[in-house]
Amino acid sequence: MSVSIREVAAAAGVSVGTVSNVLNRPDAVRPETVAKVRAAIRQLGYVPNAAARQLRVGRSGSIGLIVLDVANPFFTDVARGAEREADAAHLSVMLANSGESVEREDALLQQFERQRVDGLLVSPVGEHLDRLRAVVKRGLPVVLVDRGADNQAFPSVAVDDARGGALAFEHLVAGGRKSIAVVGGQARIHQIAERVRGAQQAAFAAPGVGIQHIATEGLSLEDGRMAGEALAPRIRSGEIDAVFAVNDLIAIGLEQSLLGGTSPVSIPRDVALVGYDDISFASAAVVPITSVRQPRDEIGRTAVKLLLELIEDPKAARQVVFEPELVVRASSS
Amino acid sequence: MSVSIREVAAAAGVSVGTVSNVLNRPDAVRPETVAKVRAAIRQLGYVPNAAARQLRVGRSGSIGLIVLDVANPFFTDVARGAEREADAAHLSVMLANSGESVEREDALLQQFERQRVDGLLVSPVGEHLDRLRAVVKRGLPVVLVDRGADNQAFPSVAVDDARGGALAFEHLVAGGRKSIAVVGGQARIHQIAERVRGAQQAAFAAPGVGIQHIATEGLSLEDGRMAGEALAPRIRSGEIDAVFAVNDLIAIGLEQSLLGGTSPVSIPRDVALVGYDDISFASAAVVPITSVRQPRDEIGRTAVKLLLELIEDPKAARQVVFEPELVVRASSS
DNA sequence: CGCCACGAATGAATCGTTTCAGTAGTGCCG
DNA sequence: CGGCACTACTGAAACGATTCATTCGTGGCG
Repeated sequence: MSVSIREVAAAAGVSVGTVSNVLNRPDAVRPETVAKVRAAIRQLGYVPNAAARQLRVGRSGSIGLIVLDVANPFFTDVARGAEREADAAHLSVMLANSGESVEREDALLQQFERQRVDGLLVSPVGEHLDRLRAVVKRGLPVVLVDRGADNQAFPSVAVDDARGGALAFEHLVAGGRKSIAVVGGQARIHQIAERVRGAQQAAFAAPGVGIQHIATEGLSLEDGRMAGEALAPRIRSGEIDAVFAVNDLIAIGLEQSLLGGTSPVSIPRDVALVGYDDISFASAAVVPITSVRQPRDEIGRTAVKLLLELIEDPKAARQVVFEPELVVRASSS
Repeated sequence: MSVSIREVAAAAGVSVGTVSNVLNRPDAVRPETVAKVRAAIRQLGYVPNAAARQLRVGRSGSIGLIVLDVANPFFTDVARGAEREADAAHLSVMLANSGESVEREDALLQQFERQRVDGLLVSPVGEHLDRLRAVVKRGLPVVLVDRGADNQAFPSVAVDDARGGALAFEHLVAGGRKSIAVVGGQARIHQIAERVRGAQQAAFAAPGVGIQHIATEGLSLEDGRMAGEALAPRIRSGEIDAVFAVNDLIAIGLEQSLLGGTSPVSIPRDVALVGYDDISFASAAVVPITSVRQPRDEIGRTAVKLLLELIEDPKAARQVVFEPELVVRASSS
């Protein structure tokens, strides 16, 4: 089909070993020979076959990254960070999307394992880590991304989501709010559950402050709008004076439906609002939204660093937890 | 390092050929033998080596998809469509991001070519198609995505952006608007330039209607906000009564700054607004935004179909152009 | 002049699969 | 009972690179 190293060697009048040397250690070859070989390569349009190389050298020079949702800015930023760090180590990152489906995650895991990637970064779906454990047992280095220290078996890099939830809650309390709704559900997503838990713990420590959890079906804009409609009357009546939305999409949807209704609610006068993730739309909203920021880029970079350590030394399992940071904007002050 | 088919064969007491048959055509093997081999596979934790397989069979079973921006919902939807269609043909899609950088695009092109992907879907950066032409000449099937018929050399699937621009403009004219600003710049991005051109052509056909082009630095929310601030006084004075934003991010930013200012402008009373792309945020804005929709999913699916045709028959170069569709919402009526 | 050292190039072995021509075994039929 | 057809399995060749022990040439030195 395509040109092989053998044909290049013939065209340049050298052996295959020499062509290989030109490609991989040019300074071990006489300059004139290098030139001759390069000319043949160009003339024939030779492109090395990565599969053959990988088969021989045993490494693929790439790592896999499985995220829950490519459309989520959080993960694309993590991916960007990972890519930058991997570039420096001459590794390429293969980005794949599980779409929060266990089946797709399994399929991707298998695909990457067959591909013999040098390591794997995974933001796992749900709590089913058995498949991952099996992969690790076969000797493939795996680092968990955006997934916390509860799984001591795995090296991981995560953000302290419970702390983030607490930060948001405490900020609302410090602003004098007395009755706070936590909006956004889906206990099956670990990160979200942690945020809610953190808020609830903070509530224990704040006597006289009421907290209630309002579940939503998903985590989208639309879910936020629907929650907003349900909440509006209770805000007007003074029953609720603050909302902590477990992600920014919900916060934005909520804000839109509160501001856009027939009898609008004022933010932050009638109700204070805090979101989570600090996506770019949060700061650009009509009333800019206070949010909890995660060091996305840093998460990606650190994940790759941990993976490199792990490839170097399979026992080097570290767990890194980043601190979230509250970014205060107009929606809560 | 890892378990090979040879060791599986030894453990099961059969030949390597038989193990291979169990994996690839199980019905050519006696059921008891299949069971024996499967047991050995499970017990040893054997995972086939994709590189070795690929080397032997010549095909990789995967196609590459290079997009301009993974963070852009348009491309993630296209990718999803491509993935679905590829799944049906038992191909896997490797998603990669050029980030609108020519250098990254080149690097990815090379990587995919070395990987011997069975085909390539590319949304090319700028007008530099020479590298791509070289790739095609070496026999790799390539389909252009979101890039029009101006490059007859390539099979492609695109949306008629000029038509989309005209649709938006004509809609504003039909609504009685007389002085229309086209907001959003960057002639170097082909698709954007086409939208502007389409609007300008429509303006020729509409005597008595004024058009002006207002460039922006980028295509982000922030660029839209800045444009909004600059435009607000000219809208209040009646100098401008409609805006066509070349993408939804700009439209949303514009709307936010117009609605949120100290002396707000009413949409659509003072100014009608049309965006482009119909991203989910457009319909969810405070005043839902009229926008031009592209059949994103369909684009991805069709691109893969064209690619499959091209793999089948290298001369089967087709060019598909989809019609954009105007979605009318409150911002313009 | 002979020998050695050293730089440059060679080419066979190897990686883990698939494929396919060939072998073995079994049952049936004339 | 010999031959045939058929199924199930075998094992070596091939894919395209890298690697490394070996060979070749040249120049320097004693």
